[in-house]
Amino acid sequence: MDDEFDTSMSSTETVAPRDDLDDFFDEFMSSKPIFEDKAVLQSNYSPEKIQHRDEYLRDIAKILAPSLRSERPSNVFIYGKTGTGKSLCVNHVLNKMKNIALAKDIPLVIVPINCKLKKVADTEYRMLLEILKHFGREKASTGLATGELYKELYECLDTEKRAVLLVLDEIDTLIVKAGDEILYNLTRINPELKNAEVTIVGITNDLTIMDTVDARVKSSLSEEEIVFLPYNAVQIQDILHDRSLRAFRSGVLHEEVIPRCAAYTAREHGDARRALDLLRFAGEIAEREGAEQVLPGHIDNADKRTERNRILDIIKSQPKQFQLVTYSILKTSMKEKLNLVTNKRTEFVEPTTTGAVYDYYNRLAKDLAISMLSLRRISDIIIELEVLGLINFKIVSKGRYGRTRFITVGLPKSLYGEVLTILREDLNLA
DNA sequence: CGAGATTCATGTGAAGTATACCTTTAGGCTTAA
DNA sequence: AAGCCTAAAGGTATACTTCACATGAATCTCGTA
Repeated sequence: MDDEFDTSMSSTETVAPRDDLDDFFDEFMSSKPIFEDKAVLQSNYSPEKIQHRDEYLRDIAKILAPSLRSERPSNVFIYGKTGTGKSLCVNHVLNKMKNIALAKDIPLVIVPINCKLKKVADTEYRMLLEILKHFGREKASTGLATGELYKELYECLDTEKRAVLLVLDEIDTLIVKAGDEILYNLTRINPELKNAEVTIVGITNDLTIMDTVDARVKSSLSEEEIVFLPYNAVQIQDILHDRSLRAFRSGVLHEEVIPRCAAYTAREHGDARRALDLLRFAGEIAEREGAEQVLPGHIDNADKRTERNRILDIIKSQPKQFQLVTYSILKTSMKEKLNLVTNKRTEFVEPTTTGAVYDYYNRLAKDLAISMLSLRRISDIIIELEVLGLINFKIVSKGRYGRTRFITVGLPKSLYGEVLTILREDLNLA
């Protein structure tokens, strides 16, 4: 794409009727489209028929159904790794229930909240704001006492007799960031209310998260538990096949594509979302190349690029200080070895330590005239970077020589150069 | 030689500070009766 | 007099700092065999 732009920009004839761009569009328009309906592969698409999850769907429905009779259902906690269809199933059931409630005039309110969205619901305060927003009560994004918000919440929940389903998606991030106090408070809402009854549906992909919360919260929150097992390779293939029928024009998929796609996904665990993303991306690549068919090679290509994009997105979206720390970690963990025989330098990476990172960071910050954060803060930032999956570390005691974190970079080596370049650009490094 | 004390480098919790942002309140000004 | 705007005052969450104490194995020290 860049090439086309370059040539068209540099050509001095602005009136030239034809250039490379025209050719590109000609070719684009004349080639047969790959997709029939790309939205089918998008992650927010919800098919009317969910495959291989019948049992879970029934379980969820069984547990939540009482709310249609104005009885309070048990709180539910749903575990399962990413892409196992948790949110999909819950949404599916809730939609059905919403329709029934609407048709029969049953007072049922569903409040879906995604706790993972940064700056939306990843702290107690912001989450309360989100819930209130659902009831049409916008409040200030800061400045109020948390107690005030709770009071407001009680009030607007209790205005009429109804069942409220509070769906907390990706609740683990909330617990990690904001602690279990919110959950404790939420579980104790009911006794305070006269009319409404609240049921909490927690969805998490961290199977161990409940070990870290208070026992009282744990017992009241997970009155019912459902564990979603990952899809196996056959099921993934089924799903891909089903969706591809509607997403792609018939015949454009090479027969090897879906098995290949499923194989890549099985490498991790049965993450259906990734599988669909991969398939869609492979289709886009094929389309861009003007290929007639999506070939297994396109899947290979897509796999490389999705991982890359994910990481680069994370890095780009970090605040300056975080980028600076990331850069320092990368730099301090990269070493050069001079081979005395061949006189060649070879680069290699080895774990770095908090102290080394902090030294490097300090020098860098001074050079860039960016305010320097304390070691204490850097230590916390390092932990946050680990949560993001950019790095790994373990605490190691080196006896006489103190205790520190051994930090390793959790990125594929092939991305190091690119990541460094991006960071340098973002940070205006020479 | 081995048990216990020391040491280092930094982990970690608690409390305090700075900042950004919000509401409330009081005063002043405008407008309509 | 009522309505509206503005600035000041008061309050909170968040990111960060400061202080103080905790950790844990390599190393040191010193009594003892």
